Order: sequence, then structure tokens, then C-alpha cells
Amino acid sequence: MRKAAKKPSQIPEQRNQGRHLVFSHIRNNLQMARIDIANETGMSPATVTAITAELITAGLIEEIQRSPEPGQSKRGRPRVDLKLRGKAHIVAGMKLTAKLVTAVVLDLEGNQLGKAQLPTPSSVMPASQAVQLIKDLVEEAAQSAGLRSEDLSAIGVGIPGTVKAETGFIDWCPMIEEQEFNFQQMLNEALPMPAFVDNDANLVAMAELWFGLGKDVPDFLVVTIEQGVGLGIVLDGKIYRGTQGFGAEFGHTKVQLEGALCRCGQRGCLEAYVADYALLREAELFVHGDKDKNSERRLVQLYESAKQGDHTARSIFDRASRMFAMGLANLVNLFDPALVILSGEQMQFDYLYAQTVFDAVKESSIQKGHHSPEIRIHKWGDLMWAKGAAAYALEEIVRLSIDDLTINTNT
Amino acid sequence: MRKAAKKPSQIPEQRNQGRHLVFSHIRNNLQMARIDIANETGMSPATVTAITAELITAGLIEEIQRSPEPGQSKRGRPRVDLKLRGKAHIVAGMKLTAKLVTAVVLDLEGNQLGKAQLPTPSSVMPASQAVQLIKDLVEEAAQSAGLRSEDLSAIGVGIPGTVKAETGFIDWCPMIEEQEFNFQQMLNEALPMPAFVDNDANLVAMAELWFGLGKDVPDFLVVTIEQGVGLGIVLDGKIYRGTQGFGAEFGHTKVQLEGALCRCGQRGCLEAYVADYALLREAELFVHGDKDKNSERRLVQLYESAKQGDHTARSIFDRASRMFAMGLANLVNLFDPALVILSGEQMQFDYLYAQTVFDAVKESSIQKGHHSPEIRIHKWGDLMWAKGAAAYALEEIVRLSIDDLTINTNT
DNA sequence: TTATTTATTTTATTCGTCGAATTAAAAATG
DNA sequence: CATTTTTAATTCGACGAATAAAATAAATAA
Repeated sequence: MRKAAKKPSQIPEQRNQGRHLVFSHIRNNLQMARIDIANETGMSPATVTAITAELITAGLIEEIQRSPEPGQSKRGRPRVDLKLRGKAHIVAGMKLTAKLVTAVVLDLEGNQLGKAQLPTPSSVMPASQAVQLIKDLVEEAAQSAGLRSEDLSAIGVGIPGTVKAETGFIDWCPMIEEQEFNFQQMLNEALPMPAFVDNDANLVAMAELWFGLGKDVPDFLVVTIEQGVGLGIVLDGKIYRGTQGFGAEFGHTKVQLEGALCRCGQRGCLEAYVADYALLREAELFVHGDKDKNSERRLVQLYESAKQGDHTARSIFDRASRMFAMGLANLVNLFDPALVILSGEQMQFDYLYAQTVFDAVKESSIQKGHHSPEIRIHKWGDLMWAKGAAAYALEEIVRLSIDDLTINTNT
Repeated sequence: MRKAAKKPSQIPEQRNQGRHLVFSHIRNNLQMARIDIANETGMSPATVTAITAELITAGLIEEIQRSPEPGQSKRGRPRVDLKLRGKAHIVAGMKLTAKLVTAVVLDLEGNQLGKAQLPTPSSVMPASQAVQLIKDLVEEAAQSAGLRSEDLSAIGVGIPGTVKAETGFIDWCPMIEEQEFNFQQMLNEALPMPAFVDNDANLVAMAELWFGLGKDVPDFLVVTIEQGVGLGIVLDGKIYRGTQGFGAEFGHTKVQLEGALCRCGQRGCLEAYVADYALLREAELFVHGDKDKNSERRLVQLYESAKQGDHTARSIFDRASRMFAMGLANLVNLFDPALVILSGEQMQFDYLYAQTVFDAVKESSIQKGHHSPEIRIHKWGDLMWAKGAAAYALEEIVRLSIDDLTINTNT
């Protein structure tokens, strides 16, 4: 018994697949003509006409006049491009961290219509307070876009911890007091629009998939370095979440037996070597004189020292980058991805994104008859995570819209 | 452009999917009635009748009388079970190693009809010689089953190295002199039946998927310890091969920065701590007196010493098992699988399969709100790898048979 | 023997895709 | 400027596949 039995019959399912296929092709290419959709998907032009007509009626896509080709002018009936209709859905995406909650408002085309930020009242809070916080933030974000929160079709929420994305059930979240509860359900009850909750590590992958470097690549990995080390896995165009919605704990893969203590309580985690707190912990032992109270500034100072050739500071970053390279190499050896994206906001600590790291990764991968995957660095604005959450909301709400289409057409 | 355009139209494709679905359900359950297939797949009974009729006509499945239920006798028309028809396809599977080539003959039901073994003439040989070797072995295996090689529908071949399974193209193989050539094509030209070539690490996973513990689990990992350390990844019921057909190099993930030298030339590979040669290498430094020429016996001696409490011998195995646990924990953290199967033939060195290892894995995985995956040990006979190769051949030949059905029905 | 129950098959209908023919909208031609 | 050519998009009829509903089959219970 490979999969649970499906209730709905198979016939409308076929059409539904077609609709999703057409939609995702238009989304990925930003705009394209029906004939190109037919060619790329292998469907007949007749079918494409039928499906696009449905999607236009539903308001999900619209026609635009193709800007005249700069190249040779061609004869024949000009192709009419289709593109997503931004106004079809406007969503908010937000990311919760211990210090700050950030939200962004996007339309279906990916245009940023507004944003908002609030300080997190306390590093741990009851779920009800988190719901209220999100509610306030949605309101503020909507206002910044000149909208009311009722105008939003959905919201996406990214949190640290263990989340079963299909249901929005939280097993455990460092920011919330409760454990094992359905956060998504709570949000749905408190908010006027549907909410979708996912682990924040997956959000950057989602952002890359919708708006970034992963648009044309079906299999890639996204590694982020923030406070911790995150990993998003995209296989066959979909986020891989593991069987418990808990895969991709890259930051806690072990790179050293009985190694440095990690904040998760274990030893030898990659994070315990490359995360901010790991670097500062080492620096404490050597830095004398006045210490800046602000940990972020202390880190910048450490980095400056290293760049100016301070031996101790240098060795701290050296070890971190070697460990990071080792972890990356392990990923490459296990997944054999087409592309690895190093994605982050604060790319100031570029020692982790240096050529020496890439070289080390390449050397640590099996080489015989094998090309190293492309490793690309992608600097994002500070709203990246929130955008990923918004992308997740868009994906889900579009899925619902298209599925609804099936039901309504059949009545 | 997510996927290359497909030429064949979509209509027969739908039916083909249905056929594969029905077939795999029967295969997984060994035998089941039409009504159960309908319930589990969500298809209507009418469709199941149509598809099973096709498959019966094609000779791939057959009806059997259901053995009367031991429980309460039920009223109504009795269900008629369907099962695979063993005689539909008989295949050989074989595994090539530096010392021995092993073959097994299976029918579609998984019955073992024969087997054969030959010593490998030399540890490295030209491809043409490998082809001849396989040809001889197929002949011998067929004879042992009372068949001629012409009676075989296909053969599956597992080799170490880098193989692109879709085409059977070998990038590099430690046993063969040539590099970057299409081995499958060579075999097809030399043999009367189609051949399918894959990396041997995937074969055990295939064996588990068809005949073993993975039958009911769509996502699992298979770890093998032989000379090296192998990993097969099964996601969504399919072998995951990475973008270059080169994923799952678990043995060469790094567990120690600048660590022990591996035979691959790199340092710190897991294999360099747990493989046979790694253990012997350490033992050399301490064992005095007469050395047994046979490395396998030396290893057994070392193991005996450890069991009898020899401190040095013990520490060698200790470190190996700790490293192994670390590598396993990394897998669990990255993939979050439902099941990890430790599968092997020679399970004599059970220090790697000990409870302490499992405990260490559990402790090295993030635990909050999260269950450790089941870790199961599966001892197979010595033909396991060859059976996996046969399973691969069966899978491919069945796929061809079913796809042919589409074409022939439409004429 | 008849009624009941359950599995399977048959039949009529519906849905979806496709090929072919048609229409649409442009440039090239004369 | 009308006509031809070219390419895109749409329409239409046919066909394949899945389904619901009805019919049939094969057993047990009464």
C-alpha cells in the first residue's frame, strides 16, 4: 500500500494537472505565448487554449501585448503572451525570529507592495501571543501597502523549529511555550485569511524557487547562514521535507567527533563552528580590554582584526571556513545536486563564501568522471525570508484556486 | 522550462500510469483481489477490471484461487486474487567485484531459479573482457536454472563506480580500464537479451524495495558495509540518483577534518575509519609475530582479540563504530527518513550494528518533538547484491512490457 | 429453493485530449 | 490596395479512458 486511497475521481485530476503545468510554465517564464506553452509542455495547442481560457476566466492569468521583438520582424499572426495576474492574489509573508518579526506583502507576480517590522516582545511566548503578534503585523503590513488585511488572500508564516508543513502542526518551536499543537489552525481561527506555516529553513528555498536562482533548476540545495546554518532541499521542483517534516538539519550534522558544544546540547555540530555565537565564544578567550556589549559589533571587530592579519582572529575564521567547506562537501557527496545556492542577507562575513571554501568543497568531492556542482552566491535583501514565506502562501493559495476551479467547473 | 517536451500524446499515458499503479500494487501485496486494488488505488472497479484484463492478456499477471480465509466464512461472491506471473519474465542479476562475480536467476515473482559464481580474472580489465565475463556468467547461471541464456528476458549488472543508470553509461569504474563509455550498449550488442547497468550501491536498495523491508515504505535509506560503505536512497518509492547519477557517496562523506587517508586519496572519509582496510591498517601497527597472509582472516583475528578484551583491538573497533554512528546521524539529520536499513551479508562485525551505535545515532539527532527513525538490521544471503541487480532488471523489463502494451493496443 | 451478500463485468455516459479544419492577424507581394 | 503567405489561436468532431449504475456471477444464509 504505497499511498493512501484518494477519494476524488481521476478524470478531473488529469485536467487539474494540466492546469498546474500550464500555470507553472507561465510563472517560470514570466510571460509566454500559448504556442510556446504547447511546445514546452507537449500538450496540444487545443488543450492549451482550453486551459488558458479557464485560467483567464478565473482571473489567475491575463493576456499582454508582446513587446515587438527587437530582432527580425516576423510574419504571421503575432503571438499573444500570457502572464500572471498580480491582482489575483495578494499575500503577506512573515518570518518570526527571537528579536524581530518581519513581514512583506507581495502580489501574485512577485511585486513587493509593502512591508512591516515589529520587535519580538519576548524570546519565548505563549502561542496565543504569537498569534496576536502575527495579527498585528499583518495589519501593519497591509496598511503599508495601502490595503486592509481583508484584501489579503493568504499569509505564510515561517518559524524556527519543527513544523509539519502539510497541516501547520508545530512539534516544537524555540519561540513558543507550547509544544505539539496546530499553530496553523489557531491562525486560521484568528485571522480572516488562510494561513500556512512552515519551517523557516524551507522559506529561502521557496524564495529561490519562485523568484531566485532556482527558477530553472529542478534540483538544488540552498544553504543559509544566519544565526544558525540552514538548508533547504529542492528535489524535482518541490521542497523535500523528510518524513516528519524535519529534514535538512544541516546545522546539526556532525563535523567533529566529540567536538565543540552546540547550543542544541550536542557536540561537534557544524553550527558550533560557524555560527555567530561559536566565533564569539572563541574570540572571548583572546580579546582583552574593553568588550563591546553589542555582540554584532564585537563580531565585526573580530572580522576586521582578521582582515588586518591578526593571527588569532584569522585562525578562528579559518577553522570555521574549513568546517563549513567540509559540511558543504558532505552535502554535495550525498545529494549530487545540480546547483548549490549560498543565500543570505548579511554576506559581510565573506570568509564562508570565499573561493578557498569552494575549492575545498571541490577537492572533498569524489572527482572521477564527475563535475563539481555549480556553487552560486546569492545576496538577498533583508526581506528574503519573508518573501519566501509569501512565496509559500502564493503557492498554496494558487493550488487551492486551481483545485477549486475543478470543483466549480463540475457543478 | 522545467522538463523537456514530450513527444507522445497524453492520452495513452494516463492508461499507462494506471497499469503501472495496478501492477505495483499487486507486486507489493504479493496477491490481492480487484476490489482491493480499486479501494487502495482509488480507481473504480470498472477500470481495474479493464486494466487487469490487459495485464492478464499480456501474461504479466494471473488469477489464483484465494485460499479460504481461516477466520469467519463470509458470504457473497468470493474475491479472486491476482498475482504476478513468474514465468512472464526470467532475468539474471549479477554483481561484479574485484574478486568475484556473482549471478542469480530470478523469475518475476522473485523465485530464485539458479545462481553462479566465477572468480574475477584480474582486478582491472578492459571492458571487452568484462563483457565476456558477464556473458560466460549469464550462460552458467542460466544452465544452473535448467535454462538457456536465450530464455532470459533481461539482465541487470551492478558495478562499483559512477554509472548513469538511465543509459548505462560508465564514467568511471575501478574494475575497468576504460573510462567514459557506454557499457550497457556494449552488453546489448554482445548479449541476446537487454542489459541494464547500475551502480552497485543502488542495488541493495532495489532489493529491499522489491523483496525486503522497504516494500511498504516509500522513503528509506539502505546502508551497506562491505569493503566500502554504501548508501542507497529511496525517496517516494524510487531510487534517488542525483543529477549526475552520482549521489549517495556516503562512504566518502567527511567525518574528520584532515583525518585518516582514504583509498580515494582524500582525508577524513567515513570509509577510511570503518572499512576493512582501515581497520587492518591500524592493526598493523600493533600486531606482532606472524601475520596471516589472508587479510580476511587477519580481520577475524582482530575482531576476536577485541571480543576477548584486548585493549588495542577494542579501541580500533570503538573508534570505527563511533565514526559510523556519526555518519549515520548525519544521514538521519539530513534526510529524516522513516526507516534506515543496515543491510549486509557478512554481519560478523556486529560492532557496527550494535545498540551503542543506535543509541549514539539517536543522541546525535535533533530530538525535540521528533522521533528517531526506525533502524533495522537486515541480514541477507550472499546473493543479495545480485538479487538487487535482478530486481533492477525486472523493474526495467516490466516497464518496457507495460509501455509496449500501450503501443500495441493502439495499433 | 429463494433471498442475501459481495465481487466482478458490462453498459451508457462524461470528461479530456488531440488532429484537422477554420479563423485571426500580421507581413510580404504585386 | 487587394491578395497571398505565414504563423497563432480557436473550433469541431472523434476517440480514449474513467466512472456510475446496472447487470451478472458466485458464494452463503434462510
